[in-house]
Amino acid sequence: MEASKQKNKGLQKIEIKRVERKSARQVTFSKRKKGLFNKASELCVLCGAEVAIVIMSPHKRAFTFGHPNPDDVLDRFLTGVDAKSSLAATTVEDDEKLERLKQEYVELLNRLKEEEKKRDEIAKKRGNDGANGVFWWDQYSIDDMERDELELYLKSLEKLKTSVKSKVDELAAASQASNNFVNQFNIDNNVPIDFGSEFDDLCCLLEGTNEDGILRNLDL
Amino acid sequence: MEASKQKNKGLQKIEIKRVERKSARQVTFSKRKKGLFNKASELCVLCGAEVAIVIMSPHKRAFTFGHPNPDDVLDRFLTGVDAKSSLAATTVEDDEKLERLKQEYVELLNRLKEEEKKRDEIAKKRGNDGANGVFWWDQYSIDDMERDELELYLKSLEKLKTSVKSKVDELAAASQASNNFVNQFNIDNNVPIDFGSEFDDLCCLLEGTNEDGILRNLDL
DNA sequence: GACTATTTATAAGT
DNA sequence: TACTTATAAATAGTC
Repeated sequence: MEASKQKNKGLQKIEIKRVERKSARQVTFSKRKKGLFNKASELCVLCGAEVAIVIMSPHKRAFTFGHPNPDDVLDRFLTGVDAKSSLAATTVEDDEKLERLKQEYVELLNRLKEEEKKRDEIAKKRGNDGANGVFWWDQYSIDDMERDELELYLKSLEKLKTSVKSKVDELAAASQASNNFVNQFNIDNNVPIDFGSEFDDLCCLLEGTNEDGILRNLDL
Repeated sequence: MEASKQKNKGLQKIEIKRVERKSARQVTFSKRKKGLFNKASELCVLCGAEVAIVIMSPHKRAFTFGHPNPDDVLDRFLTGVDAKSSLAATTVEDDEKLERLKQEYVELLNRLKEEEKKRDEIAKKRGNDGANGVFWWDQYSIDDMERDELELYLKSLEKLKTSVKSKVDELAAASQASNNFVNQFNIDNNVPIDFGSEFDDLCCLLEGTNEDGILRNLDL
């Protein structure tokens, strides 16, 4: 109980030179490899970057990390298929338009939010989660906690889809009214996105969905 | 000269999600790229490993690190090991990746719960509106406080979107390389829901909606 | 680019 | 190999 509470020495400063003890070197390798991959992962998420890492261990074992995956990033790097083309800068008018759109978007999102809530309440009143009663999580042995988590997760996906759909609708309407609208959303975008077909894809994807079941099989 | 020497807030804890402010994102990218390369360098020296890193910035600018140099390591990896065997090489990493994923998933769920709670609180504050299809934003202009709330909500939604997108990306990558992510949560493979295509849908849906796409005007 | 207050990563020990 | 602990190192927010 005395002052000798300290159980170990804690992190010691080390020189950055080869670790001589083989076992210690192996441990260091594992720990730092993990740390490196983790940092790379964070970089990807935080900044929207793509990263590929190849590590050859001292014993010539290969370890790779890649986001979205190692091969794509490396391929693209090696073949140099990525030329950057910058588009024209936004005008002040564009900014104002964007501002308005943002405002509208906020309102739209909230409306959707409320509608979802209302729907949830109705669903809850039904005492069951679907008109036909049984959904996949009822048919299989998933314990309650996992089920809760999944349900929440799926709800979030559904919500996301709803939001995006409304946004797409909004954009479609807006682009109809103004031809150069699309450019506002392609700033810094090197990918030659065909926004029109993007809409088509989305429409197709969202086909047959409505406020009663954005995703039929996700109906909650 | 007194105790109020503190000049700033110091390091703040951040969530690992896309940094929304462009300038901040650029700064983070630079700092963390430097940090990553430094860590890689240390790993090489400490353990006698060889490392190659390719980073594609969000604007498709390529940065590389390599010890002894990028090309040698990559060549050796791509030729000596055969590009296709990268899958075999990533076995261990897939596990770690899944581990990280699982962790992120838990965090995501927590955020979702918070977000829902926040939503409920806001709704409660607003009273019972929506019951008749008339919502407060239909009746009133948005005052500052409401705007704050909306912004908060918007932010959380954006956060959610980013989380889900990265989640989906990683799920796709992970499930491609190794076993089904769903198994990590003890869910039967035979569920009558096409979970995979659901993810595909989301990927498609989210394509171009992140840094440069549809929801760009959400940038707060 | 520099500065700090903190968070994160991790060297040793177990 | 995994966990613990104390501490070195990285870095978010600011200027």
